[in-house]
Amino acid sequence: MEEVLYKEKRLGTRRPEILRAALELFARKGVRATTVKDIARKARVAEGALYRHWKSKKELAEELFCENMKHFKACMEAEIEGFKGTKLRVKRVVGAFYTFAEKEPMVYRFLIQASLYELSYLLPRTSKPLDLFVRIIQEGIESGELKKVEPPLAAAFIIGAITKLPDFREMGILKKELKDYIDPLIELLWEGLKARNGLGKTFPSWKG
Amino acid sequence: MEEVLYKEKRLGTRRPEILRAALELFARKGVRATTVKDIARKARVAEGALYRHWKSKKELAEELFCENMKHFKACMEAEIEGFKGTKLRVKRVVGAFYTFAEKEPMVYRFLIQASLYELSYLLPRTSKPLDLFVRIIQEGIESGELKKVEPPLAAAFIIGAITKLPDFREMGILKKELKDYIDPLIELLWEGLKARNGLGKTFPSWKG
Amino acid sequence: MEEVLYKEKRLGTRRPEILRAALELFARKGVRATTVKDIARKARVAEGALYRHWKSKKELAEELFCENMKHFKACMEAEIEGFKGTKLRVKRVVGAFYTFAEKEPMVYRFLIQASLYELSYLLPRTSKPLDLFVRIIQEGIESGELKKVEPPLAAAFIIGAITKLPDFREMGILKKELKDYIDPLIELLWEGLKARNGLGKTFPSWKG
Amino acid sequence: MEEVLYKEKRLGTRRPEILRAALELFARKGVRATTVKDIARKARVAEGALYRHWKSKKELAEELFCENMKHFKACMEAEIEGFKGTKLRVKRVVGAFYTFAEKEPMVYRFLIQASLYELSYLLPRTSKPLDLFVRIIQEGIESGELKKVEPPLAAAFIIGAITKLPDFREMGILKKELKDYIDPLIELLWEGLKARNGLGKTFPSWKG
DNA sequence: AATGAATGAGGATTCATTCAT
DNA sequence: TATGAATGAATCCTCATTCAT
Repeated sequence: MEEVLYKEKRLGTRRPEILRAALELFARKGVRATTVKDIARKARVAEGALYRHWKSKKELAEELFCENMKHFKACMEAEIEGFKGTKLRVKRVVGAFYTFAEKEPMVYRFLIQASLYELSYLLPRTSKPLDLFVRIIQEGIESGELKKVEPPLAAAFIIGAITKLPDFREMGILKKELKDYIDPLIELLWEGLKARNGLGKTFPSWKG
Repeated sequence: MEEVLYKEKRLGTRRPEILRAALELFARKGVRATTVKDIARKARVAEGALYRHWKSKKELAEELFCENMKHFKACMEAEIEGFKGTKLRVKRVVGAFYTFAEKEPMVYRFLIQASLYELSYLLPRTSKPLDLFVRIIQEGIESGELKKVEPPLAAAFIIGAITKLPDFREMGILKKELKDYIDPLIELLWEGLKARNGLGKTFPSWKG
Repeated sequence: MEEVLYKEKRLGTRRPEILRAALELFARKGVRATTVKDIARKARVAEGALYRHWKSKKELAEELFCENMKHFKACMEAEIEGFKGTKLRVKRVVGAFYTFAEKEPMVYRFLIQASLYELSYLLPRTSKPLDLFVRIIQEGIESGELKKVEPPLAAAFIIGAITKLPDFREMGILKKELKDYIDPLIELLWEGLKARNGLGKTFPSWKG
Repeated sequence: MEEVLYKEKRLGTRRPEILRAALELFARKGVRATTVKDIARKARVAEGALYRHWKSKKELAEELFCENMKHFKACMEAEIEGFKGTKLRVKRVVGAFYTFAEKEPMVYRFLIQASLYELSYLLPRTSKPLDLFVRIIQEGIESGELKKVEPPLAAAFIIGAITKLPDFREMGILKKELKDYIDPLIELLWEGLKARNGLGKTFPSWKG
């Protein structure tokens, strides 16, 4: 008895189970369509348990969103840490993006879906992959490796294309693994974005 | 116009008001988050009126989706009717796409959002703009105007970029009107997609 | 046009169709479970039509109940008109009862069901077969043909047995036609009820 | 008793209150005519409480029906346990039947009414008094104590008569307590059913 | 912390009845 | 009379949240 209490104290709580369960359900059905009962059942916990850790279902969703988004961005940041050259960096972020999407499909689904709809109001104050893309693009334009376009337009161009692939895979329009589309996709993007004027563009790797 | 109103009155139906109200609410909040009471209030109708015309809120949403998607595609199809040359055709569909998005922002929002989430299960059996894009791309590849990529990948590339723009505008990342981004965007897309090998690409307009 | 109006005037109304449709639905599902829309659909009439002829669904049901009950009783009365001898009379009423139940199964069902539940409050002021049974029994006791039991008890005994048969047929417990059970049933009833004391019973027909 | 209450409190359940309230309302007005709000009000519980214990009002009604029917049959079975002789057994079951009807008038009403209408679809798969009657009759016929009639016909005869009494009492046609009618009713039934040929029938009590 | 019964506001849907045509 | 769209109260059911244990 003592031991059990001690163990519970040590191992702490059902927080992780609840987080995991909620994430998956939110990813599959959306926050609104997921009931607290659903979460509790999946986490093998009583309904009330959720309220020990979060004030409401909404807060749980918001925590999941912000933390996972931060983590997603961090994964991508880690991949370009120390790498120079815009093309290479784009390649690496995109690779990291799809690695994440494939390793954590539920997290990925949840983040994308929630960004667009149910939790979109959180985006402005959330650290997110988009910020990273915009930075890389801006630096690429400044360095002359990229064509002179409005950075947000270029970001929309890149991110739109990148995020559409998993959608099409889920719809069954694309059959192969996401990884297999990276190279051709990068080519499409790069041909669109690369600078074509005189010098700057010729040796991008010198710059970085 | 007069006549239409008259007819509607004569046929004695609040159907159009309900459709209009529901569409706007669905676009703003999603189907699930919109209550029948919301719709009734906005349409200035009793709640029960909805059930004379549709069996449920869901059926109303489904009709709105399918009919508007059909209309959306038709608008785009009309714009390329008789036009040859892949670049021109892409330009015109994209133009039609944004014209639609700007003239019917509620319809556009609803279609995009519902496609991705609440009504995505309808997509396979729905006639949609995506079908048109895939066709144009396929023909462009066959005619040698476009690089040899998997058509669905190219479609994801184009559609991803195109649909991201309105998202970014809504987020406030892009400030100008959608129209103003068409030309630079087309350039990005075209540079990515155009064929670069010997001849075929040089005179694409000859082909069409 | 003139003719149509004239015809409608002449043929009058949709009253009979509505009555027929309502009766069948009430018999099958009960009054409460039958909607005005159900009735209108079955009668091939608009919902509002019902309110031309009755103030409410309830009034329609009440009219159906009282009129049919009266008719039911009249059918049975006609069968014993002029016949003497309690046993014979019982035989004939029971025969008439089952003839009615088989020729007008919907009317029968409706009357039985409504008597017991939804319209039971009408029974006291309604002319009904029960009244007839009680009369026959009373006369049979007075004439000495029947055992001296409380007439209502004897009536419950007879009516209970009689009405149970169609129930059991519907449940599939009894397989043959109702008609085929009349004679054995009458024997059971008669053996139970007939007077056993010396004289009275011997010449019942003298009395009547 | 104390313990039971304690347990109920501890297990923290309003299940019994809801069952009790629902039963009474169903008995009085029928399942359909009883609203969930009615039940909740009578049970002094919020409407939602019902749904913790049953999936729907229908399921609650079905449980009440099956459980009470089982109990009803068990009460009657207990009364003939170990008793021999068909007449005695019939007497005892009928006695038990009316004892039940008088001690648990609500349960009785509900069972009869629901059997005939709203829940009649459950009867085939429900253990019910009818099964017991059929068994006793069959054994009575086999032993030669009863006339050779189709057992279901005899069952209809007995059950019809028995169940009609409470109806007539409620209608005010019979004034005394049900108990007081048992003996005369048994006589009516027995005279109808008893074997009249040769020996076997003469001393039924020798058999048991 | 955990449990799970209870709460009750709110949501979707039904349906008798009304009423303009 | 007939029509059928509209009404809106009433109904069943859901679900986030609370709370006694």
